[in-house]
Amino acid sequence: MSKTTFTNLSSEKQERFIQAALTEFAANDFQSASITAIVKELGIAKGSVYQYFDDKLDLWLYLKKHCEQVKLSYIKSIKRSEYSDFWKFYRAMYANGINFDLENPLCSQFLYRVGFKEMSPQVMPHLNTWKKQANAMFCQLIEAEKKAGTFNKKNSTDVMAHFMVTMSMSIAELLQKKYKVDFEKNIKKGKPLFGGNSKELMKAVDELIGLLEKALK
Amino acid sequence: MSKTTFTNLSSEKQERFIQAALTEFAANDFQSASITAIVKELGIAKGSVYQYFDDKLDLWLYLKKHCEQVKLSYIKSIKRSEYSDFWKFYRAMYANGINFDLENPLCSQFLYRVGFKEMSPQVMPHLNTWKKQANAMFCQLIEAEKKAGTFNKKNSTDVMAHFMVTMSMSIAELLQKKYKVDFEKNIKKGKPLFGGNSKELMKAVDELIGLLEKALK
Amino acid sequence: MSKTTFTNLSSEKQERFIQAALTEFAANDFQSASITAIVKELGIAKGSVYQYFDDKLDLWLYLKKHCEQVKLSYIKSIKRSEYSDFWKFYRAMYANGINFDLENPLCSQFLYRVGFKEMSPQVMPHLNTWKKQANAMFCQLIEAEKKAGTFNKKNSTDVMAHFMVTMSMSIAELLQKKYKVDFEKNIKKGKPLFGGNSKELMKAVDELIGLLEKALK
Amino acid sequence: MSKTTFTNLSSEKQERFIQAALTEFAANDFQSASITAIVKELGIAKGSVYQYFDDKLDLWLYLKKHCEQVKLSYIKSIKRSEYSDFWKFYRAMYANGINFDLENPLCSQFLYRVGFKEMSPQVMPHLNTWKKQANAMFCQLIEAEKKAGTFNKKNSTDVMAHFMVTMSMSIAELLQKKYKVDFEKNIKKGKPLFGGNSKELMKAVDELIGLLEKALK
DNA sequence: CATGAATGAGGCTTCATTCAT
DNA sequence: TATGAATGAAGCCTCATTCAT
Repeated sequence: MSKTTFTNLSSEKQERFIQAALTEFAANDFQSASITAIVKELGIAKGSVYQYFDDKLDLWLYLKKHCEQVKLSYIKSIKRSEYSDFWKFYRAMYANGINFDLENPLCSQFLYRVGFKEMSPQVMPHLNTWKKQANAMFCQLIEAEKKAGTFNKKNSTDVMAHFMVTMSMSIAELLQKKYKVDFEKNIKKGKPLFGGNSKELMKAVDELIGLLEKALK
Repeated sequence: MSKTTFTNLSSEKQERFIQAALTEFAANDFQSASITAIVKELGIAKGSVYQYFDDKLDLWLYLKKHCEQVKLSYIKSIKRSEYSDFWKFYRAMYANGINFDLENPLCSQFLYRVGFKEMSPQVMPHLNTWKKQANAMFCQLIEAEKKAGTFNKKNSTDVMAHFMVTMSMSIAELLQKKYKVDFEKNIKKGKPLFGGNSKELMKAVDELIGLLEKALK
Repeated sequence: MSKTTFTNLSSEKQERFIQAALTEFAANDFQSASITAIVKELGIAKGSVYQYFDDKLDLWLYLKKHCEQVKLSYIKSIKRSEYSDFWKFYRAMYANGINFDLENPLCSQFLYRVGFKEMSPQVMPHLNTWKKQANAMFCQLIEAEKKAGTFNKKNSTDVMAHFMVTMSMSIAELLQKKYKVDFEKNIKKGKPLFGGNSKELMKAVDELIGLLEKALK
Repeated sequence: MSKTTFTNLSSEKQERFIQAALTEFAANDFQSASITAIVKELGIAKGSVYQYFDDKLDLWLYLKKHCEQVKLSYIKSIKRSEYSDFWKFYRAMYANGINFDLENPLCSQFLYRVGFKEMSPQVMPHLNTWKKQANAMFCQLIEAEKKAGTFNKKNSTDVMAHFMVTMSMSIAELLQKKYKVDFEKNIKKGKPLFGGNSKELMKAVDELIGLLEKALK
């Protein structure tokens, strides 16, 4: 998970490297993403990559952890306890999530791919444990809301969790469809994923969450 | 979309070939799927593949069409007009769909990947038109149900369509999660994807559709 | 040099086959010319080619002999003895040669390639003997004209022979350059190589032969 | 046109590589020349070629430019202004050209093929512009000599240019014929193309130029 | 005489990874 | 710490040729 040689690098170098690597891994499968392309873009030596990371997988794991931390920094401030209504809390989470998307297009697209599209055999084991953890978190949340009466107790927790996870992860797809956003283009240009019309966007998300609410409570 | 040289083959040979190719394309991206692996598995010459198909993409398109036809053969008998209630119709569709999954694990897994996971640039154009068509079909359906009063008229059709498409395609994921089925293993062993406990499975699906129903009507 | 199976074919079939094969061999090197392309164009089975000819080289040799015979049929009527002046005779030869070019574009282009461009190792041995023979013929001719006083006796015969062979074979290139004719296009469309403006064309050839005359006599 | 990775190589390595590549490209068409053969001869990894050059065409273009520069180094010292008579100048050019042939058999043979034999579609665009330039240069030269009274004003410049280009490029063929030199064998043995009897050779060339002179002035 | 599926060697090219400098 | 040349396996695809029907 990255060698000390990478963390010893100046922040600028680290940042430049991460941006280039994310650009490649956001636009391609794990298998298809090319180390060669990254170093060509950066103009550094191929060997350097192997000074910073053990191998391609190690780099991928680092990027994943990095993006998760960035996203977490947007979300951790939202606390359930500060909202009377679960769905207000949920909407607040999403509002911040969309801010994250807008301000970190590459991270966003990378996580979208990792969470939703990636199936390369090399990374599947890591994804499975990751997804299990995410699912467990949602289950915990749902159990709590069931007790609080916010969620319907008749539905099984895991089905509901699946429901929520799937919908939340698919929001990117909805927006892409609804606003005809060309992710690939925006990624290559380094633009925000959703082009910046965040108000209309929040409205669509609101509607989707409204559907979730009706389904689950 | 396959040359006559392939359709002229004996049914057994065709079937054997399709199984091997599906095994590879169900377990890997378009990019990562390997023609070499297929011919090695089959014990035939590499050149033969190119007697049957123009190239890798042509083979992929053939497999896609083939699987769609197989799936269609399970579903086309279910007609909306024969059901008073939309949701009964929808459940019937899913029951048949799950039969398809159980009896054609490779087709099922391949279509799952194609519809939900694939992002390889070579196949994206084909997927985009395909997905647009699918979406249009759902929208038509929803509009009709809105008129019939089955669906809530306040929600926008496209958000609802997105909701339904996403959920329907993700059912495979639910089942995988719920029954801790290891798709990859089952595929390699040629076993049914869901291990065969179709009753429990239908129950989970029922519940999921129940949630959908509550959300949309 | 072709099996009886080919000569037993109906004239139409033979002709069709020859045209298709010439089209391919006129547009490509021996190595690059593709049997596959020929049978695809003709819509016949690949195996048939190997019923008619031993292999690719055998086919090539047949085409070469065929085209030579066609060209010969245009030229053999011109006899030195019927012309008082060698250069009138030479011009008459060329006039007929150009008729051959105009009426048999594929043969013409094929022979041009064979005589002037081809260097594939597989056919070089055959070309070398062929070229030696052609050279010998020219030498004989020149010796005769030297005796008759038409050619300068001070120049060595072989240098003069080389001079004539080279210039005669390069006429196609001159015309191509002068008239900006796109051979490749015309070949693919089956049009005459020089587009049909034979008068202007003869004028350029006249001038070239004029230069030859000044050089050699 | 070659990557820095090639120019960074030690001179010995570069030279060894160029020799091997020229040997292959001098003996074969662009299409038929085999990268595999080159690396097998050199005993290096196939991948190395693609570290040095973008692709086969890039390598070919590099070889072409390289050989042109080598040839130019033999010829650029000969200046028209230093000769009273055009034909003396022309002979001096050829004398140096033949030195180039003798001392750089591979370059010579490669350029001969490139300028006179090559018709592979991949390289034709590059050849066409190249040949147009060469022709333009000759035309310029001829116009100047026409004004100076050295060349016959009655003949059209382009026919004369064609005449000269053809003869100059075909000299290799004359020598091959006259001295029964087996180019292929000499190339493989790394011997000079014309076996070394340069005096006799210059005499033949002199004679050929004599013919040119008579024709054009 | 015709067919066309099967072959397998060979083509070019890409890529992650290593290692000596 | 950085470099980048070297590697070689693997990728897709083409092709002349064979052979059983």
